[in-house]
Amino acid sequence: MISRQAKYALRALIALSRITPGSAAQTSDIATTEKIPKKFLEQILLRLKNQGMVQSRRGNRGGYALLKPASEITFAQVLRTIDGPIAPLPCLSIIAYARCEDCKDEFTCEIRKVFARVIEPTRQVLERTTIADAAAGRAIDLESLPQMA
Amino acid sequence: MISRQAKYALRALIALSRITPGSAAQTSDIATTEKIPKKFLEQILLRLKNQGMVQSRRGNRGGYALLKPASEITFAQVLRTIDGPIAPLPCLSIIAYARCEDCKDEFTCEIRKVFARVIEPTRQVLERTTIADAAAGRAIDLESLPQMA
DNA sequence: ACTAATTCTATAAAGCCAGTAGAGATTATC
DNA sequence: GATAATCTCTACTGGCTTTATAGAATTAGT
Repeated sequence: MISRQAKYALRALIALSRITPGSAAQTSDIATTEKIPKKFLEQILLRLKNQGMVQSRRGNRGGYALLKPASEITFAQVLRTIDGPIAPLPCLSIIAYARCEDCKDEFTCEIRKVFARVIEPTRQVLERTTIADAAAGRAIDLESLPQMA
Repeated sequence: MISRQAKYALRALIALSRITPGSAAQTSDIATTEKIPKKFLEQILLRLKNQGMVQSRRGNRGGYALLKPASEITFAQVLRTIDGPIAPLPCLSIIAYARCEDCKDEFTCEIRKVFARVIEPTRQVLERTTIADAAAGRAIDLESLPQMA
């Protein structure tokens, strides 16, 4: 399960990608239209700002706007910023690799092998899907449907 | 990230799958060989017992044994028992479906679409891989390697 | 019946997550 | 400059999860 914060962050970024370039959206507007608790959303946007994904203008008529094109913000980036590693095991993480202290040999660990297979397609989707894709409704890739049968 | 409990549960089940049929393994033995805190392992085995995956014999010379063949215990079953839903969003869960209260329309939700694509291959691996596969080192399926390139 | 071994039950400590509260800083507008 | 709107920052709370511990209940063997 991804955290609620991560889901809110994705929704907020999609909302920001839809405002006219040059303008800014305010926390309270996003909170209302996306049904996100306002004070909670403030914290989330702040984290996104500190990560360099969005920029802000303070004061009256301030607000938030994307700092990068929506097509360059991937789901993986957002999830890693908010929830931390995407990998199911520390020994499979890219951004926070850690050896399992209780594991005899990482390269023969059968549990690791199984989850290595699990995480690989997940990463492919999350690294390739951007906020722009989601905003445009391009989330489903028809080429991938056949394997679902 | 899966919980430590889930990883320990998988390792314990693999260990149990390796003892001679009819006999039982004791918590302390598994704890030692698998480097799992003993008292913590007791709770995990108890949960697996209440789920009907293993059976126990109490008292002196007691212990645990698998209740079902290792080839019929999937990774997905274990993860659901210990960690709960595998799905990244409540609205994509099989065992604990819940509508997102803050979601306008589930079937057009772009975030849901992306994660639907993410969870599908994950489920395929976890539902098809069994404790017996892991114990035998059959965790990697060679047919799946080409798509990793 | 006693003892040692073992599972089982209940509870505790620490940390994480979701959400709330409020004071302070910055800006546009009048 | 005063005011109102907005972002920024810190702290806090309640509930849940994770990890772990202490002790009660049960059993085999003598």
